[in-house]
Amino acid sequence: MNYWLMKSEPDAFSIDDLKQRKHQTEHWDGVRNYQVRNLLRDQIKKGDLALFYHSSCKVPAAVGIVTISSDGYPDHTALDPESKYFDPKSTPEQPRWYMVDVTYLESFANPVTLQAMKQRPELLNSDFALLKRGSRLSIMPVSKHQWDTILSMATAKQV
DNA sequence: GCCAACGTTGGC
DNA sequence: GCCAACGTTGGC
Repeated sequence: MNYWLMKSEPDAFSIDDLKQRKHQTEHWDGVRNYQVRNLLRDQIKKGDLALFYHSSCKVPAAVGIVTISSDGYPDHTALDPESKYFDPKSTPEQPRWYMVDVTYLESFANPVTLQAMKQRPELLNSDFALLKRGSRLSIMPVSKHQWDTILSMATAKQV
């Protein structure tokens, strides 16, 4: 079982949007980056957990947890000419893009801001992809230790 | 809105 | 296969 971090722009899809669809699976589709595609296809598995992270917003932060509720499977939006994610180079026989399903698990009482993470040496010095310069992947791995650290920050009393 | 750090595209 | 031009991401 592995841990991940998934970015979403809250203006487009926030943790509250997800929360309202509690117990329903959401398709995490539209990924059009090969590195992330490989994660979706090969490494992210049903039962894994992921931090839900708000990016491109006023206070970038990990705001909750989602459960990965399916293994990776072909992203059908790539085959749909009506979709904004349509990719003519993807075919049913040779799907180019993959997706997973996620379900809402919880929202953090105290969102863990990017700024707060940067102040934690055990995150800063642990090869955490989110804190690496120029890291723009929309999904990235989180180690068990990084995961535990972030969760402890999410539940700790704010100072 | 700016801009650094990428990834992608396409001419050669 | 190289690389310049262009597009995108995302923090600030």
